[in-house]
This record gives sequence, C-alpha cells and structure tokens, in this order.
Amino acid sequence: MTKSVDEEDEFSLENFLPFLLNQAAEESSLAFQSVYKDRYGMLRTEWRVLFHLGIYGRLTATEIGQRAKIHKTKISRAVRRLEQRRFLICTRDEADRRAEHLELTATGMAAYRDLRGVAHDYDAKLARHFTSGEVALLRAMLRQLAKIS
Amino acid sequence: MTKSVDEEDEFSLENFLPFLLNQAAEESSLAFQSVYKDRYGMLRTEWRVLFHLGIYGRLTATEIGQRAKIHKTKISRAVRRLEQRRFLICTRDEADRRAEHLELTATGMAAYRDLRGVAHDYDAKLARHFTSGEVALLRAMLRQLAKIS
DNA sequence: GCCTATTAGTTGATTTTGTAACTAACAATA
DNA sequence: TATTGTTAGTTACAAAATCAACTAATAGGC
Repeated sequence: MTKSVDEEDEFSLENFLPFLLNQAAEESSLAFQSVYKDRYGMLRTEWRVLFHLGIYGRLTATEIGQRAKIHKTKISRAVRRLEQRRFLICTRDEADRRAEHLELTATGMAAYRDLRGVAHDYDAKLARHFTSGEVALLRAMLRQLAKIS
Repeated sequence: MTKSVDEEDEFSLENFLPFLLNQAAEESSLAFQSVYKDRYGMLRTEWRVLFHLGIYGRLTATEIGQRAKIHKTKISRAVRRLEQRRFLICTRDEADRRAEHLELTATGMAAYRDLRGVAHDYDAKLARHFTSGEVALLRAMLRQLAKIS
C-alpha cells in the first residue's frame, strides 16, 4: 500500500480545506457586506441577528448565539444597536426574568425582506457557476463541515 | 417555465452560500487555530505568512498579499512579529530598495514543517467524511468561489 | 429559607483589524 | 534634472473583536 505516500505528495497547503473555506467565505461575504452596510449601516453581526429573527420570528440572544455560533458579547452589542435604530424590540420573559425575547419591528422586517431579496439574487449569481447538483452537494458538505470540526 | 418559482421556494437564508461558507470556515479554522496559537503563539495572519514562505521559499510582502489576498497592513504587522521572534529574516532588494525579501529561518522552517504535518492530518480528518471525488469537487468549487464573487 | 452552582446578558480592558495618510524609492517624461 | 505618478511598506487613529469579570435571576439541593 503506497496510499499514505501518495496522499502526502498530493497534500499541499493550497489545498488545505480551512484555507480554501476561508478564502471563499471572505470573498463571498465581501460583495454582500457592502449592501447591508451601505443601505442600513449594519455590521455583519447585526445583519446575522436580523436574518435569524427574520427567519425564526422570535428568539432570545442565547438562541441566536447557538444557532449562528456567535459569541454572546457580539450579540449583545448587535442587539443594542438594532434596538436603538428601531429594527427590533426586546421584551422580558416574565417566567424567566433573565431572558429577553427579541422580535423584529415593521422596520426591521422590511429591512430583512429587502436584504433577503438581495441575498437570494446574490446566491443565485454564485450558484450559476455550477450545476444545481454541484451546488446542492456543496451546501450539504458545508453544513456537514460546520458540524464536524 | 416554473423554474424561477421553484428556485425561490428552495431558497432560504439557511442555504445562503456566504453564510454556509462562513460557518464551515470558522468552525474548521477553530480547531487548527489552537495549534499554531498554543504551540507558537501565532496569529492567523502570521501562520498564513509562515505557510506561504514555507511553500514558496522567498517572497516579498506584496507577493504574499496577492497570493493570499491579505491586506498589506496585516502582512506588515505579521512580518514584524515573525521577524522579532526569529521565524523569518528580511533582506532588502538591492535593485529595488523599496522591496524586502522574506525568508524563513531554520526556526521558522521547523515551525512550518511541524504545522504542515498537523494541517495535513487535520485536512485528512475533515476529508474522511466524504468520498475523494466529493472532496476534489469541493476544493475546486471553493477555489472557483474565491475567484468569482 | 439558605447556600452553591448555573444561566442570561452586560460591561470594561485589551487586542486586533481596518482605513487613511504617510515616507521612501522608483519610473516616466518633459 | 524637475515634475508627476506609482509602488513597497509603515504608522496613526478609529472601529471592532476578544476575554474576563461582572450583575441579576434562576435552579437544585439541603
């Protein structure tokens, strides 16, 4: 068996998955970043919080953090900024008074819908470079990689 | 043609490629990050500079920046730190005295080889979740996405 | 009830990044 | 050889991320 030798020869850091993932992620985030930044003055974490609330409707900061794997201090600051700009409202949970439920306002919802549309178009633009089967596989693999590691 | 309708129904922000890419990238970087951080006290940019010099042997800061798409200020700071810790040496180009050639010292090279080994194993571990064809396709797609966007 | 541990979320100090302006060297050209 | 433009890399300052320590509320014994 010469498998291990072959594998070593094949491997090069330019094929290193974390590196390739980072390059692709950074590059693909950049174009979209300018949209939420220019249109709504949002930071990336704010956009992520917005979109989680847009999808799931009503979450606590902790729940968003778990789903999106964002640290609670980042969330805390993003939420405060979004609240100040009236994109969301916080209501304290009366059963557990530590927790706060976050929900988009009409303004927040409008921003979410707008950005979702842009995201959809941008996603389609990216996907257009591949077959639909390839894209489906890519998404599945990325989801898997996010779990593993 | 109902294609556009189908596509819209399929799309959800949880499938948004930049999001999935970021999740996978962040998660997969994390485990490896602790290695170069704990073993050599390196930051991510420093590790990237190190590995580019490890692969290509001798580059200027600008060349590294172009290959890795890292901003020159980040490179500048990473290079200074790596130089201070004797991982690399800078030598001024006598023909163009603005440019500096960067090269790993024996210490830097040892660190590079060590980390490359770890990277290789980690990459193999990630790849093990898929067929080799899938992984090859993934790498190709990521390379493509890094170019497009 | 009282003590300890845990969880939600915030705040402050430190580090790291990003942006813009900068120096120094070179190149082209008039 | 001045003048203007460009490139390599640095620095200063502002913005953001990270980490640790914190408050406040809850939960589980005992």
